[in-house]
Amino acid sequence: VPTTPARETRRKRRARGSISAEEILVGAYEFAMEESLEALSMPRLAQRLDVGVTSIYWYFRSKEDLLDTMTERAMQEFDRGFDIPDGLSWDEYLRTYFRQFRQTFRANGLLVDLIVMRNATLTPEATRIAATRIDGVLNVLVESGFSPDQALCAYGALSLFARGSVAAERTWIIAGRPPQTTSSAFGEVPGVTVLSRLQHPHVLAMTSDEHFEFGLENAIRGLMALSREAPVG
Amino acid sequence: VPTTPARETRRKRRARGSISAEEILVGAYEFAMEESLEALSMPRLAQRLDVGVTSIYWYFRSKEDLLDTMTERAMQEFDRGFDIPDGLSWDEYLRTYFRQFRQTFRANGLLVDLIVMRNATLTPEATRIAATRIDGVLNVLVESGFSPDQALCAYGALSLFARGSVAAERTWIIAGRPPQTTSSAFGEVPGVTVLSRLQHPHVLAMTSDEHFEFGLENAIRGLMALSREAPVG
DNA sequence: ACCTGAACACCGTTCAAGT
DNA sequence: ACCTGAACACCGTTCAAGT
Repeated sequence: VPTTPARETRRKRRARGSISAEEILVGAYEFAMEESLEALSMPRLAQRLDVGVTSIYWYFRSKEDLLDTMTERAMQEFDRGFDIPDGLSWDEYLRTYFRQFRQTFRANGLLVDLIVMRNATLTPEATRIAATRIDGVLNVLVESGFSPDQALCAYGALSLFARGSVAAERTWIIAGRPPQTTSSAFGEVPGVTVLSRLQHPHVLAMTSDEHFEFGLENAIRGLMALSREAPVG
Repeated sequence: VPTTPARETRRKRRARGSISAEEILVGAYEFAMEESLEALSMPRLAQRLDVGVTSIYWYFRSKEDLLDTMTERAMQEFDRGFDIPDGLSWDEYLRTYFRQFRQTFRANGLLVDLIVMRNATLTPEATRIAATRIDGVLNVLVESGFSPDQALCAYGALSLFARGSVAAERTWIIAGRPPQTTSSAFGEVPGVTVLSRLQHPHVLAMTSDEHFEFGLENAIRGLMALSREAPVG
């Protein structure tokens, strides 16, 4: 039996209580921020934390469980991305809210990966945070004369649009390819009549500021027309 | 050396030319249709095709390459989901188009997985199909007086909304959990004022027919108002 | 030219210990 | 009660053959 360590020195066994769920969670979150969510694996996380791989399973039943908890943290961070002044009209409120919605996601891809792209089970706490935030938006709309059901439908339409925009953009970023434009992609397609007559090239994913602002403004214009049809209290 | 096969009989070696890229592609597509895209792995596919795993790599450089080709096939199938009558006004055209857009995806989850959810590199052929279809929609809008750039922005807004709706719904289906409603999820959240006053429970993901129709109709209403602002040629 | 198994470097997770 | 390595059943992919 050789006394000299044959390979690299083995990590010392850690003391009881020297790891915590919080420490693992923070480590996982930081890892995903620095590298990517895709790169996050249980062995790599254990290595970073200087812990045996299996120790993580004492605190989290599965990787999915860990990701769900990370999503809760992401939801808290996302929520902090909003700062909306008082006294805005409902349409200005919606503009501000959904611009911040998009900007917060764009500034932190991990939030998109966890909140938008993943099949997440929201924890009760994550649900509470989202519900409270959404309810705030609905309140503004209801005070302006929309019914609660109309307000939720309006929120849903804008939210799905904004999430779709953010997810599509993220998809291109993850793929790591240069963003294709209408001119580069459609320039060669025969039979195309309109796509070749654009004033300027458009990002193919239709996730540019111009496209986002158009979709946002258009939805708000639709809501204005709706509130005129069924006049406000 | 034992002559009796120790374990199960080994598959006979296949003849040269007895596999083709097309056969692999069809096998992979059928596998994903029957099981799921998630369940599709190279070993499982090889087993189904009765081929050595590595043989697949003669025809496809990587799994990603195979998936890209599957996406092209999915795009063809998606394209066949459209059947739009002549002579519709632009707003009726958009309603019909995006309802069929959503319905085709809803009827075949694999199309969502490949076209919407995946970070796909569209093959030139897939790009051609999509460009031709989109150009058809843009033509209708341009003939009704929208500028090419407006038309593309309008298409983008509706497309991102519809894709967002379809993706969100798919997420719940894949997760295999019962669709949560506003009443089940938000009933217990303190401080919520509007969400508790809805006329009826809403699907939490906001992907119901009611929500989709609201978003679609609202966007079209917005476009109508826009065409009134900058009057049609 | 085409098909193949063995092998490699990874996963997530379980289990039977160690302390 | 908490931490651990060995082991298992999977991946996608490469390589050096076979025919």
